[in-house]
Amino acid sequence: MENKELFRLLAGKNSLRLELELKLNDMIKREYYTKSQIILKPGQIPNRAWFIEKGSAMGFVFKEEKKVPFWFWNENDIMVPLNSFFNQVPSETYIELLEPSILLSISFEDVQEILLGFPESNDYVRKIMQDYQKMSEKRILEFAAYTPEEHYLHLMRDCPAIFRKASVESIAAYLGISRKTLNRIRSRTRRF
Amino acid sequence: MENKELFRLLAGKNSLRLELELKLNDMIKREYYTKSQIILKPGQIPNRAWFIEKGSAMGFVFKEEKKVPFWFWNENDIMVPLNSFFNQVPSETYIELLEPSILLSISFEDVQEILLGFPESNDYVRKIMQDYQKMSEKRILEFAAYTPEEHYLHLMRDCPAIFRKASVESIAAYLGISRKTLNRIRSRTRRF
DNA sequence: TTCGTTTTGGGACATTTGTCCCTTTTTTCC
DNA sequence: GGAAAAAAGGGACAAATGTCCCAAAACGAA
Repeated sequence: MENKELFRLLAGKNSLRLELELKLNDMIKREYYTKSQIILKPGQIPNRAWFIEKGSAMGFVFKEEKKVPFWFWNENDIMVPLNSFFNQVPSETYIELLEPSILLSISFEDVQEILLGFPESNDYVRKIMQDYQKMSEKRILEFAAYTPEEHYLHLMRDCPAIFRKASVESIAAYLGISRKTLNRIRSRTRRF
Repeated sequence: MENKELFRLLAGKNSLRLELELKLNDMIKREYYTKSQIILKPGQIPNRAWFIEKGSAMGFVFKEEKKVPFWFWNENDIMVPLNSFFNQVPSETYIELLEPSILLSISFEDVQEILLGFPESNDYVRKIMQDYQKMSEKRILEFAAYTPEEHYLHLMRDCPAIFRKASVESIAAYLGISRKTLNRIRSRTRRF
């Protein structure tokens, strides 16, 4: 069955209604991208919501000529710039693929059609937003309540995949510290 | 008209349908609280979503015997612990009022009833979540991309009300820095 | 009001982090 | 495969932040 992983993610332990699955199968587009492709830029209005079937991506902004990543997405993640997609306003951030990737996507218009035609889909969208919110709050607490070293170790535990895909520079900026500090932490915590 | 500010916030530039307004007026409870009252504790399932008609509040956790605030709410803010309220799972955080406050609130069951009976209310809930998400991402970027001083100055600009309501200790913890550092920043940036 | 408690601001010093380098290693692209 | 470019790790020093204080100010309950 196509798009199996995505549907499982949307419906949780239940399944999607068959009509909805069929409809979505018609709407969903599968596209192949190469490493380092930029799929969203500031000023663009994102007209599709993505799901990463294979690969990974990073959301970032520029601060004084430097990329500051604020989000990483991995395989099986739903990737939606919530504000700019749902309000159809220009993005303020970039999204860049970290490796060759396969993305599923659905257009804004199709999402609207689904929301109108399938009332339960409102719950699915709400669930997606809650998950983002939960991760954001966790992230904020990591910044506010933990030392850089704790923050790093938590990221390492919760999301080890990142470390095989993003540069040390990016991870340091994501943690809000300098590359030097991240190097220090890594040599300090390396266990042989 | 009762609950005017809340309705304006929900509907944006349009108005709520009259039927919905009447229904909400029936459901909404107005309650008076004193300073420092704790209205949500870890372990509790929040059964109401709040709107601050008057007053302010702070969400926090404890880290090593110290309060770490992760969110401040002010007058005319919708105050909902998104994850624990909508999934009806135990909260992991505290919410404490910073001053004598008047809160409007609606129960989880009533929200469900509204969502079923008034399809457009799904948009209102989505809007609330988007606003939270937008603020969270802003917050994350403040941590990742700005120095403590910049972070402080932005907070000062965007939310000066906080400084009249929360302690220096709380604001420092909210910014992820020590009280000493916040004091240094303040004396450095004070302009006479 | 008054006394006890809490909060605030700042000094001294230790620790951590950042900046600026340079060298080595890894990656990228003909 | 090999040259050029990019990324990583770490040394030396400067800058910042944190911890532990204490005294002054503000607050709060009787």
